[in-house]
Amino acid sequence: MSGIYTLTHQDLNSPARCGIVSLPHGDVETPAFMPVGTNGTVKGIYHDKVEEIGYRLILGNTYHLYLRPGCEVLEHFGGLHKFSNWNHNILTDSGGFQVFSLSGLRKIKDEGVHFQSHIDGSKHTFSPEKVVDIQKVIGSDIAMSLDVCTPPDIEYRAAQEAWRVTKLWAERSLAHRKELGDSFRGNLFGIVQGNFYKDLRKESAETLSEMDFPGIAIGGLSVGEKPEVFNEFLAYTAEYVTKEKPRYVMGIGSPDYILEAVENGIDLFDCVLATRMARNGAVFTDDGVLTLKKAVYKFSEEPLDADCVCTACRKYSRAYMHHMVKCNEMLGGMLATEHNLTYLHHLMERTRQAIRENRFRDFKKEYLARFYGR
RNA sequence: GGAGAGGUUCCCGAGUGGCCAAAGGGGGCAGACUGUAAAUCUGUUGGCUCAGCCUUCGAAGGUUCGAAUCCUUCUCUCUCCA
Repeated sequence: MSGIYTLTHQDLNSPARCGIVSLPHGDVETPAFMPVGTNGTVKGIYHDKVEEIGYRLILGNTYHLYLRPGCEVLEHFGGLHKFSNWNHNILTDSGGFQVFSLSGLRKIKDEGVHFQSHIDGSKHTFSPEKVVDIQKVIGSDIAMSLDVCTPPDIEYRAAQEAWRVTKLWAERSLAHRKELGDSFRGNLFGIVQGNFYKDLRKESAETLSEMDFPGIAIGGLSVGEKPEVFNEFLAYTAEYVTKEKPRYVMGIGSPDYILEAVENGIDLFDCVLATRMARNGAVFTDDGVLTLKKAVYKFSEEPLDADCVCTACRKYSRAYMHHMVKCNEMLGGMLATEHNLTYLHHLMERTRQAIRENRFRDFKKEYLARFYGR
């Protein structure tokens, strides 16, 4: 059985690569950034616009969608694609990260995780099987297996235990996915853990690579560790993840982290950073991040980014964007969101071009030098 | 014309003798944000030669060891009555 990943070009000077991931709702060119739409909507932007920018794969979240609107509603409407009128691919996170970040009241056991809703405090249980079932109801094109995400600076034994449970759950997720057969078209990805311990990372990456997942995610990074640690563990882990399948680093979205991942042969990444920063009035440009609240933009007639084709850059000045952000006008956040998503999509296009021309490392170096004003 | 209420730091507003350079909002300035409990959160916001000093609570005077807080006069604003 052939996989869902097709390599189209391998950079001659680095592990960076271009490819195509074939999914139920169409092909996705990689390396690709995926916008996050936790509740079935990318915050602050129309689906039409996300599509128009060029995105063909966005995220949703099992935890959030399970709590609201709930499986009954999703089932009634025939899944999230139809419910939200998004006709391209959807990847859903398993809820493992929410269990980690909303850790208030939760208990992890081998059979699953018991947790309380952050909305109404109601008690729920996620088992690896149940999470796959929910993602089937959602209609995910890529479903993630339930995992145990851990923060930096935990002790070895705790990291080892988290990986043990993650592995157990990965096996059970996969077994359950097989039981569902063709009744579910989604591709189930496994998630590498192992915290910041190299032997655990290596074991986790190798173990998952050997399993029958169509794609592998690297989880547990960008959880508060220093950038040097991120870089080190990303490179180390990536080395042991199979190159036959799409490789996905979860939760990264700043240009430097994205390019670092690409350099290590990563194909997919998602992040809330671009959309959240936009709502908080900050935008990406090749010259670094612009914090639009700053008084220096009060009279600026320039667009956010002269080379950008987004609505804000075509039609408005930095001063007008500054004004809207200062007044907390919704349109400011929406336009900034469109800009940041346009910017990252374009960055990925440039990245793929550089790879095809075997000059990714030079591209990365020049890009970062300008971005950080060095 | 009569009666009453009130004027506080950029704004609103708390504060009725020392713990007050003065709560809390807002606004301003700055920072953070990385598998979204986020259109959120944090810091800062009189001046200086900065563990101290100076100026500030409508104005001027007074009481007191000490006043945004008490007294007197003035001034301005608002409400009600005629």
